[in-house]
Amino acid sequence: MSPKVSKEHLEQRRAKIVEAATQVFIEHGYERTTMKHVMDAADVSRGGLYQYFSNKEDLFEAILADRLLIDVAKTDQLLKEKVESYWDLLLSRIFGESKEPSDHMDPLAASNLEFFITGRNDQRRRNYAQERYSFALKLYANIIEAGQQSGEFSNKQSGEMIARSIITFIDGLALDHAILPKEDVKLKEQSSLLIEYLRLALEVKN
Amino acid sequence: MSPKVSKEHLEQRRAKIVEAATQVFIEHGYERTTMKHVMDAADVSRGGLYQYFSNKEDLFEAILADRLLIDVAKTDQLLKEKVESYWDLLLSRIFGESKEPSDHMDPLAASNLEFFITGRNDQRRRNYAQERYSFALKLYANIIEAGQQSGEFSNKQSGEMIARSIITFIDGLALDHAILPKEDVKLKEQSSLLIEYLRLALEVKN
DNA sequence: TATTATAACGACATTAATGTCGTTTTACAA
DNA sequence: TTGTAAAACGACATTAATGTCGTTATAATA
Repeated sequence: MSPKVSKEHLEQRRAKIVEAATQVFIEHGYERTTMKHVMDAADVSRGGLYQYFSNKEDLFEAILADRLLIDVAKTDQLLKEKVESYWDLLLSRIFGESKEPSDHMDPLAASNLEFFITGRNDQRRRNYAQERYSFALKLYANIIEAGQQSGEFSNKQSGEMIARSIITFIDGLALDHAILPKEDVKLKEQSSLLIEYLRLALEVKN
Repeated sequence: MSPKVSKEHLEQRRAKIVEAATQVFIEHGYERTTMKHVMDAADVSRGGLYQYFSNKEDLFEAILADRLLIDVAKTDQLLKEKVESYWDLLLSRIFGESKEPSDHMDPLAASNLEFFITGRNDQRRRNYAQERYSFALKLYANIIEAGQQSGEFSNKQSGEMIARSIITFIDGLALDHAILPKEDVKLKEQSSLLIEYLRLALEVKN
């Protein structure tokens, strides 16, 4: 039963497909992307592609899973490095290492929204969405609630609700970013408003 | 049922199609809806349907246009009735007549997002989206800026940016509402948070 | 009542994407 | 080398939706 090709080879090929597919999804979006697009981009035949992924959904979920892993690793890193202040931790979580608002948006974000919104009538897809939401929620809520425990943040507002509102706002930004010209979204400025709001709601000194 | 015209019959038939199509879009979403669905729901033949709308996009845009008209009428009504305070006006604009957060969401909202997000690579669709965004922006910004002029609102923050952030947040709510269970979106509570934020940002007395 | 313009119909050709399967190729073990 | 398991291939059958067009039915008109 020994395989005819090495495990590395299989993983390399899979990785190549995933990488190519990611680019395709970024370019065409989830719905418009076809397996043919991926075949061409990854330079693989139809049969070859289906050997690794049984359909577009399977492929996209693989991409999501890969990226979630990376994200989790980064978060762990974050938690190990920064404990100076929960405020800084929160900003790092929202904006990444720089802790500063920027005009950058994950290029796959739009396809992501598309994936979940067009699949909203599918129970499986809904469950998946909720899982990811809960995960993100916990991430934010944990930081905020810890900050409230420590006295760094006010607890006038429920930490969980603030966490939810952060997610809502970021989702709104991703959505608008996907559709509208940069001049309208004003990603950076709106992110600053978000910070301003959090400062007020959590009564952060600094 | 009604050959060789009579303007009323034509309009009635068109209206029937639009109404049926609206229900279909609500049920299946924009992408999954097919002309066959609409034919069945409106009890009209393929040829009959295409006599009124040349494709799904055309049909959906007709629905959007119809609804925009209604919305504009309501807004005009609002402006003529309420000028007591800009704060009330703003709340009416956001939440409707009740001026109160609720758990209700336009049932077509999800298809709407879908329409724009899946069509984001089409220039025509983008232009359309931007037009509607500008329209909504102006609506909010006008109220806020008038309130700032009158001294009712603080002008520490740019009225336009606050207007943009309102839209962003509402878009985020619509998106999350489309995908997640009610228990996670907590529409009403999050809307209350939005009010709280606006109160702070605009330094509303009351 | 007869005429006629055209709304409504539905069969059909077209297009496009999907997933399968029999065949070919190839990497590895023997 | 050589034999072989299975990776990779690509043709193909299938499915599904689209928009068109020739035909049919009928409301308005004279």
